[in-house]
Amino acid sequence: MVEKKTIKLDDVAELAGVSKTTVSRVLNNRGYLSDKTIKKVHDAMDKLNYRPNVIARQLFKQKTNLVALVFPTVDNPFFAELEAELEKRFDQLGYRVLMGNSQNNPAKEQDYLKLLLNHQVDGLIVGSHNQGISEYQKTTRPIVSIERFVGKQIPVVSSDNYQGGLLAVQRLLNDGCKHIIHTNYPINLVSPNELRQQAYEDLMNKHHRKPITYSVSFDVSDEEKERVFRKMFREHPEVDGIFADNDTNASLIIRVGKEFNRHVPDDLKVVGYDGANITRTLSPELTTIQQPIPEMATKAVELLLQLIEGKTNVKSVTLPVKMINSTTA
Amino acid sequence: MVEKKTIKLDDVAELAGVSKTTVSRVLNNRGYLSDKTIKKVHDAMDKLNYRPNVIARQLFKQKTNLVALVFPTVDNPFFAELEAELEKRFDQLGYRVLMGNSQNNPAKEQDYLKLLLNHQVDGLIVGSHNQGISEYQKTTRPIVSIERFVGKQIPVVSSDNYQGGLLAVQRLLNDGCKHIIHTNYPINLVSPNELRQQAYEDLMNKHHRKPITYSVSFDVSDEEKERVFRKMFREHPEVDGIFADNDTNASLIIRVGKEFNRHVPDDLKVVGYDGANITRTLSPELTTIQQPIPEMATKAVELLLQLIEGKTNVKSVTLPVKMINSTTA
DNA sequence: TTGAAAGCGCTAACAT
DNA sequence: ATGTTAGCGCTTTCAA
Repeated sequence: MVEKKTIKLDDVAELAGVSKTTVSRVLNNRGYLSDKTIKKVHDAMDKLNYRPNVIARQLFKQKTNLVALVFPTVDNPFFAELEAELEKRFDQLGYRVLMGNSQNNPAKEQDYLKLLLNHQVDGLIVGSHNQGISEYQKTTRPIVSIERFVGKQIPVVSSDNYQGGLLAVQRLLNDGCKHIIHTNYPINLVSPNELRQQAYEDLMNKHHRKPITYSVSFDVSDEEKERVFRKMFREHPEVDGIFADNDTNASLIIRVGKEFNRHVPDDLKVVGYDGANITRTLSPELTTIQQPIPEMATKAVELLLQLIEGKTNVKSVTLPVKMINSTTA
Repeated sequence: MVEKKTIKLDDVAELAGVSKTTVSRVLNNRGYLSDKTIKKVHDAMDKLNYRPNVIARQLFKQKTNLVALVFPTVDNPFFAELEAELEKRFDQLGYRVLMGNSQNNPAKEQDYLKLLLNHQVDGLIVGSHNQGISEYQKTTRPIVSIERFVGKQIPVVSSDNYQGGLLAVQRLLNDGCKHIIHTNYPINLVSPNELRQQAYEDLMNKHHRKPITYSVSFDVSDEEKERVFRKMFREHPEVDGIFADNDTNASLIIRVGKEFNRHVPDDLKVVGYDGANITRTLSPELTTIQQPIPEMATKAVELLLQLIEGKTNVKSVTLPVKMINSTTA
């Protein structure tokens, strides 16, 4: 194979008989250029099959037009849709997107934070479930978080979790459920998602019922989760309504319920949470609270861009949720 | 707020009372250094909170340690799992991963190819469904494709589609199905996936049955797809077995079947394809052919790294599939 | 064991 | 309308 030397501005300049600067100007459409020069330069570029070295440009500009998405894993309906929506919007704005699956591993999350601090990326969207990463508190670089409290100065985009909780529980109450159980992840995760539980408890208390919540970690296997749900059915055979904190769990609960001869919705009603694309395609029967994923993506991108552009005083936002009526409740 | 000047090698060198070279050596653990010097330099780095500029290093090395994943969308169980597995492996090897959702848009795919040619990424994993992008034929830069023929010199990692097709159809035949229909996407997509259809046709012909295939584009809405399936049930009310080309379609077919009062598996059997994580969690009842997604990821990463390291003669591989027995067939 | 100097490929003052 | 030059921050020969 022929050893190919990389073609640079200089080579184009030489062939076109102009200076590097002129070539750079043609490349960036900047400054005054005569048509003749422009043509000469373009011809030379074509002839040499010139390709600008973006890294060099990045070094000069101190900007990479790269952002990283730090979520537990993209292999989950909610995050998959969210990341796809984020990528779509960033792409339109000329940003490339790094996939940062943190696996809920603080070390990996810190790696991505380092990328930001090292100026390898211009910004970060984080939605991981780790906590206590102190660097978040210190940095003033652009970070937007989704459904998670990260640090005082970091804006959060979330959906209206309290309202979502109310909608879900009210639906079960309206369905006539007497014994409603909630599943959530361990509450120490410092997420606005706790508000769902708050709403559940408030509404239960208001109706003089005892709130019962089962904790299920996000990052364990389906089998592990099913084990918790079996325990739940054994400990509370009277349960007739479940408000699950996400659709995957709702789906697992329905399956485990079958083992206990519970038929949904006749003798068990289930309301899920998230309402992502994939879930609705694969489990259309699920009644659920839908988070406005596309709008959340739009907002997060908007806020991050403001931060990247140096704007201060960027505020958190909360977006409304929607009830999706189907047949499990 | 205080205007912070970025700390560079020079600053560290000055504070430590050594040269840039020495600091660089400490940073990279290269060459002979006295312990005293090393300590001095580290102290200075700590004091200044020095962070190396990776872009500058990339410019020098002409290597970004970045790869891009070009697939139609990550918002799909198969691609989500595949991309997550790829990211996990690349991360362990020190590569970062760009998410390239091509939306089956050739222009977007070309953009990512450009990233590669511009040396902004070191390699590409492609699994999009576009075709006729001539640049693929010309480049000698590192590209590995998954389940898709891209160009003569580009290695393909695929699962054994022919075997998968045989397994699926044989299962339906064993179940006693007399009128089996196959769904696939338009055949011009130059994918090894055509082999599934080939297997279907071969087996049908062998059993003296007429093969019937319905084409469903990958990148249309669920509603659009359901429309095709309704047409299928109307045109072929005798159908009693379906070999769907992916699990999402299988799921949609089962739903549409209900509209036609078809009860699965009693009077309609369905075998899907892919067997991704999410699908199995959300639609565990689906009998399907499972692609070895983690192994495909492992192999693709391995091949791409060989290419990045300059190895030639990197060969395509085919990996075995597996039948997942459940209740829809 | 350490340093000086050149250069990775590009951009932007500043000059003409 | 175009060119000269300095420099973005780092690594690496080469020399000492």
